[in-house]
Amino acid sequence: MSREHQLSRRERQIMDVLHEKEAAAAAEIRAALPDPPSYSSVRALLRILEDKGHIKHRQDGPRYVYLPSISRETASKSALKRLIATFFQGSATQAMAALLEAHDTQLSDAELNQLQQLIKQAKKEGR
Amino acid sequence: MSREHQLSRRERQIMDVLHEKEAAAAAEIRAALPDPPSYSSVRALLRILEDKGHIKHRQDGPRYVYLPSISRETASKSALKRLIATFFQGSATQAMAALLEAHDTQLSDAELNQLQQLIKQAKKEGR
DNA sequence: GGGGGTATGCTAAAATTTTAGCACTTTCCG
DNA sequence: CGGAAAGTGCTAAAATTTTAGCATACCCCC
Repeated sequence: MSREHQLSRRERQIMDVLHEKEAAAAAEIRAALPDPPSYSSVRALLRILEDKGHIKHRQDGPRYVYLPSISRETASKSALKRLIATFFQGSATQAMAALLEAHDTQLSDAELNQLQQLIKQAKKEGR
Repeated sequence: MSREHQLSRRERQIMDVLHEKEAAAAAEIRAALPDPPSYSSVRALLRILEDKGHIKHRQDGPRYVYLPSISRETASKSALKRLIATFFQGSATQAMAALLEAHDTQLSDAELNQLQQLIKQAKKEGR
């Protein structure tokens, strides 16, 4: 079960930034936060997130670069699953339908073709 | 811009429950919460959420039934959009690909056919 | 009608989260 | 070199969130 929803507001905001960017230094994270707190505050949060095991850091020249401790792929799957459970009664199909219908999705023909390929393949693999 | 990520932890948990159930009474919401607090606490949170405009309530016989103030459809679109921005660089196609690939998605042939139909239609409509 | 069960509203305390200040170290560059 | 700039860690206060207690109203039905 994803612990995502156990995170506090700021923690979650930071995780979002890190998943989006894959990795970022404290200053960059701060800049990406809504209503950014002081640099110091961001660093405190980062320490907390690291203590809890949600992120890790690497030394990158003079500074730390933080990154989620699970891959974007893993995190995205679990986020998708949760979203689908919450809004689409667990039906991935319904979710995809919603995506296709959304105005602002703006899928190009090439993308639609690509999706058709993927579906064909899924059929073949008998998912 | 979705305010979802401005919600506190409990507030978000409650919103999730309500989106999933569409509507629920306080006791039912409490039962669905992870690590449920007292009934009283749940009700305090509901009052706060209502004050902030995220939910509303109807009288249902002897009790209140709470429901999100925006439709599931609207909320789901905005949640999808956010998720796609966070994990898939804004590409809905990539998100759908991830869904198709996920093991546990378990799409039936019928569902895959349905998706093919939807894609055809999208093409026709020149999205 | 009256008592038990189940609601709601309000309030204030407890717990957590969020914040910034400060001391210290490292890096950068004139 | 040497001082400014930028980084880190720690800590404690401020702010918010979360919690439960209590007073009160309503409904059911014996």
